[in-house]
Amino acid sequence: MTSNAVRNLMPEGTERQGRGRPRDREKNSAIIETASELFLENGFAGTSMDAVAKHAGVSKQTVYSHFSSKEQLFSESVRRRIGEHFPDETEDDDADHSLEADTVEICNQFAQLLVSDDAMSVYRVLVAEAPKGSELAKIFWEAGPRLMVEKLVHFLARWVEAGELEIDDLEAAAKHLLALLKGELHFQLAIGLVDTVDEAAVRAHAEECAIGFLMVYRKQPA
Amino acid sequence: MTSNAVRNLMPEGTERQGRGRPRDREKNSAIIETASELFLENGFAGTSMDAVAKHAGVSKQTVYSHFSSKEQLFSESVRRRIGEHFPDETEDDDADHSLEADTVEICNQFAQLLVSDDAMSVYRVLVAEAPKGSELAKIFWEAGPRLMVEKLVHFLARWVEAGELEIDDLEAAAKHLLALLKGELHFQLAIGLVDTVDEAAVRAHAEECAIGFLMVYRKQPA
DNA sequence: TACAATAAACTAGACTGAATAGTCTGTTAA
DNA sequence: TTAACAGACTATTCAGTCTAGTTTATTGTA
Repeated sequence: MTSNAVRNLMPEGTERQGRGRPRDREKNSAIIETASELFLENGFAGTSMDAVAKHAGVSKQTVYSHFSSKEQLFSESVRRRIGEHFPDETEDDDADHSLEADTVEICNQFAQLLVSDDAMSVYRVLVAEAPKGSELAKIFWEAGPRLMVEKLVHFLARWVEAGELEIDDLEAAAKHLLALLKGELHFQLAIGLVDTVDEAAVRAHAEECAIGFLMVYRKQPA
Repeated sequence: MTSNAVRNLMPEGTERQGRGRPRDREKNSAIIETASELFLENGFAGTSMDAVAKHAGVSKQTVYSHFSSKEQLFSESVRRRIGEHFPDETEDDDADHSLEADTVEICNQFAQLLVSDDAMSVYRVLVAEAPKGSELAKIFWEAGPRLMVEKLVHFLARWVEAGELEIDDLEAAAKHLLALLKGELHFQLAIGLVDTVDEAAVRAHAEECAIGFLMVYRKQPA
């Protein structure tokens, strides 16, 4: 928290080239990338600034010249990880086959994402840091669960319009489906009761959820 | 990890009274109780042995004479908390009214338990310590979720026998219901996005889940 | 029953050693 | 000539140990 607190954060394009030697972008990347790996693997307390510097192949002072504190580095790192990894894993949903096939497909995509190593790592770190009440929780929520709900709502709306589904509260239905998809596996992974995800098993679970979901919301032919 | 590692753990009845002054049971309780509070509030890393000793009104050496290491104290503390708090919050389920009323009731009880301060604290601590891979995760699982599933299965089985529900896989149904009950609130609490639970809101959510569940599994009069 | 002798738990606090967040000092690149 | 850089340095926190003196029990003996 010294005088250099002001000029941190390297926000991509907005680089006002000052007088002296410019900051090394590659080192900045190396630091933030290393940091995010270490933070997600070992948590905030379990990651030392020395370790970050060492693994990034950079001196500690350099780390502090790019990021004013451990907190800030943590925040930036996790924020970037969140932004990078969640956005559009589900791009290929333009080819619509049948309601069933599509539902199973989107369920599987979401289920795999929910229990992916990255998502679980971020989740674990955020849970551990929850007492601190950082703003990361909100960022994660918006970029993760919130976004998934929206996509799901969008998906469901299409089939409602097509007259194949009958749903009055789209958002509630989407949230229920997501809750089902998490199932017990997410919980078990979170507390470390299991640490491997069997992709096929997740797929099977997703299918089960999809079928169940459709049984409830599929429009009955009168 | 010195010579005193052998004779730790005060396992209730099995107290072989040695020669000298016996360990003070009250101090043992004070330590473990204080420790569990601090650990659940501030996490493992956030709790120092000095703090435990101070808050328990006991010298540090005494702490180490009762528990050989911080890890052991942590383990014992959380283990006790788990054992104390989950067992039979749901005792009054002998008065059976109607399927609907009973289902709503048990859903509400479980939903309130799932998001209770205690359950969330234990969950958060376990998630934070998940990388260490302690055996606590298993204990928690058995005493918490596992037990809830069993109780729910038992509950459902009664109504299946009574011919009011139609379920082929009781356990799967129970797990689905639990997943629904957690909903998004559990997640939000875990990452600290929200920190207060509105009991009435939880109840409303539980009712919604119960109704939805019954819509799926209630036996249709042919 | 009374009374040492003894052994171990207790207190208070100093201490060790390790880890670690953050800073200072001088050097070098742009 | 400015600011990034490397690495030594500082200060703090903390798990666990040690010491020295005190208290409370058991046990052997009178």
